[in-house]
Formats: sequence, C-alpha cells, structure tokens
Amino acid sequence: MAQTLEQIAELAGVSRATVSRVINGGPYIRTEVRERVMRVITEHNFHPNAVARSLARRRTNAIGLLVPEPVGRLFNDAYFPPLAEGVAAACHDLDLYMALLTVNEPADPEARGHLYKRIFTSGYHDGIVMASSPRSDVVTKMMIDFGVTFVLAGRQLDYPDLPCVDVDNVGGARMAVDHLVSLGHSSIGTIAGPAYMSAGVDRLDGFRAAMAGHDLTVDPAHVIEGDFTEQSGFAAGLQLADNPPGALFIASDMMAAGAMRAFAARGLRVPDDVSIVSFDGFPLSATTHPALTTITQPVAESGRRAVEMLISLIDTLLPRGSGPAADGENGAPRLVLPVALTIRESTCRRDTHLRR
Amino acid sequence: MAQTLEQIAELAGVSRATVSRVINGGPYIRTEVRERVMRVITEHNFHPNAVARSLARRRTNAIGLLVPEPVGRLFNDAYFPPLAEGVAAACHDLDLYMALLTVNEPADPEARGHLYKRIFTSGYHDGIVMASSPRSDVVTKMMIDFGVTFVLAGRQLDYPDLPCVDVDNVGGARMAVDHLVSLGHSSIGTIAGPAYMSAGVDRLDGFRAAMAGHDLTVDPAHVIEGDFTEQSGFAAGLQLADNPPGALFIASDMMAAGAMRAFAARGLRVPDDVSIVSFDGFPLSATTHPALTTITQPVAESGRRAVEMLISLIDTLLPRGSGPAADGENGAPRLVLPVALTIRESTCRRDTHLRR
DNA sequence: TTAGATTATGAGAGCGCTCTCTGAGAACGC
DNA sequence: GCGTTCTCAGAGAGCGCTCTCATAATCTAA
Repeated sequence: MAQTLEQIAELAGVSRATVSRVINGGPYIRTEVRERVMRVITEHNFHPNAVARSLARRRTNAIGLLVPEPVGRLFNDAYFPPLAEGVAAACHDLDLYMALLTVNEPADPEARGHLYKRIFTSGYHDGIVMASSPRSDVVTKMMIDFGVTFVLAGRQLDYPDLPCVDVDNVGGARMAVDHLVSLGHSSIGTIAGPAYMSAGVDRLDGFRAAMAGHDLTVDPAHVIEGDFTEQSGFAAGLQLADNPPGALFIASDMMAAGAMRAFAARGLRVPDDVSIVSFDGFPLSATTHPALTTITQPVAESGRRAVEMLISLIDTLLPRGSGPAADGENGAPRLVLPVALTIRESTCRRDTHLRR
Repeated sequence: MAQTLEQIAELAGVSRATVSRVINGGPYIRTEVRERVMRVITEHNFHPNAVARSLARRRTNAIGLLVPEPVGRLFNDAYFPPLAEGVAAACHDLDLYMALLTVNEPADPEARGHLYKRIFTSGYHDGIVMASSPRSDVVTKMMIDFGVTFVLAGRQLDYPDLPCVDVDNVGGARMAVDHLVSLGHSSIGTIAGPAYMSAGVDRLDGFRAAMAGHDLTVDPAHVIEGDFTEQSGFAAGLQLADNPPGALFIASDMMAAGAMRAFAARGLRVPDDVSIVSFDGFPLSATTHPALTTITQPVAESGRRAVEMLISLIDTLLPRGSGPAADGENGAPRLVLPVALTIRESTCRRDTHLRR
C-alpha cells in the first residue's frame, strides 16, 4: 500500500524509470518487461503518490470549483447544482480531479480573504472555475493578483475582459420579446434582474433592444428592477398589478413565480390577463401554475465548457507560473452559449383576452 | 509570484533553510534576519509551493468531505448543508484545507468505483470525513482496502467498528417517548426510519426500549417503517389515519411533515387528535403547521467533531502509511453527541382531547 | 562487415520544500 | 583562560516522482 516506485522497480528487477514508463504508458518497452512490472504493481496494489507526481510534473490535474457564497446558501440555489454537475461530468471525462471549494462566511472580511488566499496560493489546483455571483468581484481581483488561472461561469461586470463562458442573455431576452410580439402583444413590460449582475443588465439590454427593434415603446412604469429572488418578483408583481402590461418578460423563473403569486393575490390571471415569459428554465419553471414559458439556459453545459476552456488555458500556459495568467495577449477566450425558448402555459395570444 | 524558497533566500542573502525557518516560525533567528527575510517575502508576494511542502512533510493539511451521493441530490438534502458547514468551520479553525468531494453518478458502478479509487489513492488528502448514506457501505469498504484514514459522520451498520461521530439516536427516541408519556399519553406509535440505516434502527430500538421502560405495549399496527422521506411519511400517515394512536414518534422531520399532510387530508388534527414528536430539528420543523416538537440533533457539531477526530487519528498515525489506518488496536474512536428535545406545537396533554 | 538508424533501459538531475546535522560565535561559569 | 552551553545559520540529504540524456542492444541498408 505504501510503497514507492523505487520499491516496485526493485521487486520487478528494473529501474525506477522503467516502472514510470509502464505506468504512464511510455514507448519502447518490451511486452515481457511491461507485463512483469504490471504484475508486481497489481500484486502490491501500488498507486503512485500523486503529490510527488504533481511536484515533478508541475501539474496537479486537479481543478477547483469555487462559489463565493457561504456553504449554506449554495444549497438553496437552482443555478449551482447543475453547474456543479456539468463541471463534475467534464472532469470525469477529462480524467481530472475536481474539488468543490467552499468558503463559509467568517464574520470579518479579513478572515474570508485569508481563506481565499489559501485556496489561491495552495498550488493544489491547476486552475479554478468560478461561478460568478454578486460578491465574486473581490474574489476575481484576488485571483488576478495571485496569478491564478481561472474561467468564470457568467460574465463579470467589472472585469469585462476575463476568460468566461456565458449564456446568450441578450439573445434570450430578444427571443422572449419576439415570442410575445408574435402572439400579438405590444404592451410589454419587464421585471429585470439587478443592475450589479451581468445577467441582470444583459437581459434588460436585450429586452430594450428587442422592443426598439419592433418599434415598440416601453412604459417606464412597466420596468421594475428585482434581484432574481421570489420575494423581489412578488414585490414587483404587486407594483405592476394596478396597471399591468399585457405581457411581461421576467428575468428569472423565481421572480416570475413571485410575480404570479402577487397577480393571483390581486385576481389577475396568467396568461389570460398577463402573458409571462421568464428566464432560466430551471425545474421550478415546469411546476408553477401555470407552467412558465421561459428562456432555458444550458447551465450544466456552461460547467462543461468552462472546464474545457480552463484546461486549454492551462495547456497554453504550460510553463506554468510564467507571468500573469488568464490575460492572453490576443484577448481572453469567451464563449456565449445559446439559449432556447421553452413554450408552456404562461403565454397566449393577445386577441384571446380582449378584456383589456 | 512564481519564485522559490531558493530565490527568496538569495535575495535576502541567507540560506534556503533560514527562509524556511522564518516562514514556519522556527526558533533561533535573529530578529534582524527575520525581518529582512519577511520584507523580501512580502515584497515579492511569495507563497511557498504547497505541493512541494506536502511532499517533504508527508502531510497535505487538506481533508476531503465525501458524500457518496450524486451532486444533484446532495443539494436537496437537509442534513448535508449543516454538516458541510460544521466541517468547513472546523477546517478553518484548524487551518486545514477542505475539499468537498462529489461523485456524480456514472451509469455503471465500475466507473463510479474508478472515481472513488482516484480520490482514495490521490494522496491529496490526509484524511476523509464521510457522511454516511444508504450507499456508503461500498465506499467504506474501499476506504478500508485503500488504507485511507477516515471518520464517518453517522454510524455504519455493516461496519460497526469504525471511527465515527454519531448522535444519540437511541437516547433521542427515549426523550421523545418520555415527553409523550409525561403528557399523559400511553397509546404511542411510531413511523420508523429504514432498517438499512443506523439512524433508522437506533431510533426504533430507542423507541421500543423506552416504551418497555414505561411498561407500555406498542400495537404492531402502530409501527410503520418509512425511509425518512416526506412521501413515505405521507403513506404511513394514510395507513395510520384509520385507527390512529394518541401520539406518534416519527423518526424524521420530513416524514412528520408527510404524515401531517396525510392526517390533514383525513381530517385528523395535530396535536388535538394525534400528538407528534419528530426527529432531526431541521429548519423545516419550525415552519410546518403546527410547528413540530422534535428531537434536535447537532449536525454542524457532528461535522466539527468529525474533523477533530480525523486530525487526531492522523496525528497518531503520524509516520503515515504504516499499516492499515483507522483500525487502532485499542478500538476505533467513537463519539455520540447528545440531542435535545425542542418543544413546539405538535404535542399536547392527553387529557385536553378527551374525544378519543 | 560497418556505419547508421531504431528500440529498449538505466543513470541521474531535478521539482520546491523540510529537517537533521554540523559548526561558528557569543555568553557563561569556575 | 578554557571548557561548556546557548544561539544562530548553512549544508545537504531526502520526499517520490518525471524526464532528459547516455548507453546498450538489435535491426536495417549499403
């Protein structure tokens, strides 16, 4: 169990180098020798020490998935699980070791910084995939400062020029508006995401651009900013209920659920009185009443792609630690994944509800 | 950023050993020298390479938290988040690096075994804390075979003699029965956990022992086995509703929620018709209607203690890799944490509802 | 047959740290 | 004045692996 290459070599009557070759599939080995070595290895249940290997190779073959949120919150999230699943799947395919890096919330930011610092300077990971979140900007700065190789899942507002894989938030918003327009709607409002998150601003930008593209004006009273949560959707719904638009693009499933709760409380029917297209396509969106027409984003796919991007970044930076990472001279790689319209029950034709 | 001890030593005009001493707080260094070295270190933002250090020390100062469940399921669990939080907190206190090890579910068990194998042979962790789960027995076997140092959170039925930190399931069940008896109940039934999990059998054993201790008989029709889920609680509740006992000990909050749903559907009131004491004390238990009287288990504390136990195990095994770990000759360490009765609204005196 | 390529293996120098051992000076006791 | 004990710092041998280079053995081609 606790042997070394050296010992295996001796037992097999060869040199350390030969055992290494056998293990790593090197060329130029007589099959007779290879088999003999293999036999000794399996007999002794030998596994090379990964730490030593990492030191020699200057590569750990491990990546970290970092979510700058306290452990607890992370589990009550709809976005993170599929992302983690995607990352895990990609790691499995690429024969990588993945560690979920969680940082629980020590009271003072100093201690938190210390925690991140340890993660970034540990050298245990070849790179990091970070799920962007409201508080990820500080962390992003640290990663840059520490020269960590990383990829962001979701664009970072304050650092627009970093390697990331994003989803087509602008295009998704446009698809939502197009769908609504195709149903005959012209009075369309939105409950937007927060202005401090790229998904928030992009979806709003996309909405406005699409409306303009259709020569439709948007009533300022029909544009309300939420923060992606159910509660903020509920509040926004309440605010809109007095003078609702005929249709609404709501920037997250959660907010849509909240808004529908508010509408129900005020006797407004969806889709009869208000058509709704939301964004995310999380499982939740299929179980609301009515089920949400939504823009589905490929979250697990984002995770997969982020890992692939990270690995290619690491590979090009091969002589590791040479200069600041993730700042390629020909621009940081960026990937924008397509989203899709999922039509369900929260939208209907304008002319089927002539009441308004 | 990418320097070595050697380079720092040269810049500071000392030897590598001296720099190492400064970093690791070694004795016998003139303050003048120490300060000079420190200055160079901070000036160059130097951080020793953790991989090299791990190799030299034969210690990584990293532990893994392993949950043998697919990533997705892990997030829909009430037990895991606080456990992770406790482990993370302990790691923070002990200056340990923690990685959450997730294993997503490849179709064939062979591939899954391969994944675990990689984790266990990686050498990236000094030890592992594993949250026991229905499927953890195979994994336990692997850890033993691979000589991994580990601690279980929750006892493992098939391997009773392993280091673990458990909660007092038996005592908790007794407390539940005592409470019910003190309220004047004598017709007490139970919805038990699954027979394949230690928490299931222990809570049932505790229940039976407590009943016997009070010279109370239990009607076999009032003992139903569930699997800790809401659904199984609902099913059991339906089954009991025709001829319900005056009180019920339900082995998990989730099952209690399910049973209450069933009772409500059948017009039975809690606590007026049936008093209920559940087990777990998860946040859920405070938000049901009525709020549950429950046996609260210290999950985060389990996580903390598991880490502490793991570290002491690792420390005693110091000349690492010498013989099978976790099998101390004087028995594996075991810790049983106390639970507490949390009285809320789902229990009341027997005599306040003379109707039955 | 002999030079030259090809195949197969070993020697040994790292990777970046830790830690023991050794030794030089300074302080101290008698 | 001379051992003895501290205090301080460097030399150097690892930790367990990888990988280049040198070398030996075998196989061509002329």
